[in-house]
This record gives sequence, structure tokens and C-alpha cells, in this order.
Amino acid sequence: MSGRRTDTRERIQQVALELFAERGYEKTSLREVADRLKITRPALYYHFATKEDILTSVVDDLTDSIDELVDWARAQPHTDESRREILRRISTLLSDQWRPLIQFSQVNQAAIGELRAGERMRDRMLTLVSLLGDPESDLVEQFEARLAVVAVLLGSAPVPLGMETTGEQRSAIALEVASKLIARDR
Amino acid sequence: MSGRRTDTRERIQQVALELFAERGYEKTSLREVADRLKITRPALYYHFATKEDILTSVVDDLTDSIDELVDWARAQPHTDESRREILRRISTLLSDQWRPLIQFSQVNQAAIGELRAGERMRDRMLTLVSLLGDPESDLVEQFEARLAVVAVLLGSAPVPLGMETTGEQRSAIALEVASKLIARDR
DNA sequence: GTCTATACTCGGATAGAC
DNA sequence: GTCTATCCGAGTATAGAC
Repeated sequence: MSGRRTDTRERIQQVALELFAERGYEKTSLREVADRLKITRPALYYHFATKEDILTSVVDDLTDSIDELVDWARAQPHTDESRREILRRISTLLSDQWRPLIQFSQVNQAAIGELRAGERMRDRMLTLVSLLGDPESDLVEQFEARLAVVAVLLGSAPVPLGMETTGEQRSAIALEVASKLIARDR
Repeated sequence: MSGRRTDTRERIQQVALELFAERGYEKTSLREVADRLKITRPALYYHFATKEDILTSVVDDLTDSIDELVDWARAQPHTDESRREILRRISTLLSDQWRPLIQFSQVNQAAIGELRAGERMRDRMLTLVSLLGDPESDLVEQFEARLAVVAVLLGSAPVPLGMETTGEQRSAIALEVASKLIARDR
């Protein structure tokens, strides 16, 4: 039943993600990917037709992950509390599974920008943001909703904020500021 | 007195900036740069020793531009009004001279990240941000100051905010939200 | 499903003439 | 200050064996 006999394809995706995030898509050679996996370059071509296909598959995975959150968010009522909960979930995902993915997508926006898959990903991101703002609301409030997501993203970035702050502290601060931005009943 | 007889060096920087911003540093070949200028590749090497030197020179120009603003900002009193004025100036620069530079630096952060010149640029950016926040203030306020700059940046980005909004509108909205973020006497 | 061997292309860079 | 000619290395990709 279990299907595939090897997990090489997944391992390629994982290593590619790491290297793309670290050194950028263009600067990463398939040589390095293969070496790190202790397989040969041509072996990669059994699993992916081109280098770009590897990039696409990684982007698609991130998009799927965003989709899950979007689906959940869609089912929520339009209250301040549920909006805050959406931000909380984004924050949690960011400091957990999404961390490498986000670093990857920021570092490689030049490469992702040219992909159809990249278009899809940006589209879902905008959808997610739109769920934080009431479509009825004015442009300022919509901008604040967008900025709230950026705030949470910024909170998970490895830029120190004053000396001796931990990542958890920054995330908490970011979440607090973001929540204020989307609070509507005041 | 005027010094140099040709402006080729400046034209190379300008074309490189355009191409790097459009298609990314790695994907831009010196062939394209030379072709667009109607000179040959080796001619580039008269003005710049390596491709990376071209990148460095562009980054340095941006850094100098930030420096000017930092110097001005340093001389201002620490009031809400002067902080708001700093944001206003950033916003103006962004919709004017800085636009291509900022797009360039966002698209190419993978490439810039590895440069000494990139380190310098980030450093100045952080300095600029720190001038928006009272160093005495708590971490939340410092984070808000940082987010205010990001807000202004976001306002100048070409992402539509609802349908039919002009760039000027978005900039104005961003500036308004950013000003609220750094307002302290409330 | 993975390997060896290899073809092919392209980009950065240099030497040296004009 | 710009050109022609050329080198070299890296990188993607394919053919075909195991």
C-alpha cells in the first residue's frame, strides 16, 4: 500500500529548500544539492526534469500550506477575536514549519517572481490578508490589515530588536502590535 | 576642471541597476548590460574589475543616499513632529529617486547579503530606523518605529490595495498609518 | 531507481591590438 | 576608452548501462 519505495524526491526538496534559502536559487548548483544528498547529479534528473521544477515544487508546497490556513480562516466568523486568532496561527506557523519557507521566499523573490507557481503563491497570500480585513472597511483599515501580517512576519525575522531579545519575545511583541492594528471595536 | 571625459561608468551603473532590479543580479549577464549600452563586454572591464564590483557600486550609491537622510535626521529634535517629518521624507524619496533602488535591493537581497557593502547598507537602514524610536522607550515602541518604516515602504510597493487606487493614494495611506505608529504623546 | 560518461551552452574574465 | 579573439570553468541536461 505505502506506494513509493524511496524518499529521494522528498529529500531533494528538503535539501534544495535549505540551500535555496541559504545561498539563493541561482547561486545554488545542482552539484551541491546532489553532493549533500550523496547522489549524483543525473540522479536528480530522474526525479525532476529541470532545476526550475525543483523550485516550483518547493513553492507549491508552501502554497498548499498557506491554503490550509486560508480554508480554516474562511470558516471563521468576522470578529476581532477570530482575526486575532488568524494572526496567532500565522505567527506560530512562522516560528515553526514556515520559517525556512519564508526565508526562502524572501531571499528568492527574483527567481520566484518569474514562476507561474510564484503567481499562485502571491495570490494566496493576498487572499489570506484579505481575510483579516473587512472588505467593507475603508482603505486605511485594509492597509492596516496588510501591515499586521507584515508585522508578524517581521517579528519572526532574525533581526535583533535591541540587545538580548529572544525570538519568542520578538514574536510576542510583533503579535501584540499586529493585534492592535486589526482591532476594530475601540 | 570637469574631470572625466566620458560618462560610461555612470551609464553602466544606471543600466545595471535597471536590469538587476528587473531580472535579478544573477540572471543578468554582462552581455545584456553591454548590449543595452551598445558597447562590448570587455569594455565593461575597463570600468569595473568584476561583475560584483558593479553591484557593489550600486549598493554604495544607495547607502550614500540613506546617509544623507540619516545626517539630516540626526540634527533634528526628538519630537513627534520631527519623526513624522522623517517618515515624510522617506516616503518622498521612495516615490522618487529611491524607487528603483528599493525594488533592486528587495529583489536582490540574496546577492546583496553576501557583500560587505550590503552589510554597510543594512547598518545605515537600522540607524535610520533607530532615529525614529526613542532608545529609552520600551521594546514595543521600538518595534512600532521599525514597522512604521516598513509601512512607508509597503505603501510605495506596486501591490494594489483594493481596485483603482493610485500610487499617491497608497503612499498617503501608508504615511498616515505609519505616523500613528510612531505617535507617542497620546 | 540510480549510476557513468559525456555533450553542450553560457557566462565571466584576460591578453593584447587599435 | 574600446575593440577582437580567446580561455576557462560552471552548470544544465542527455544517453545509455546496471
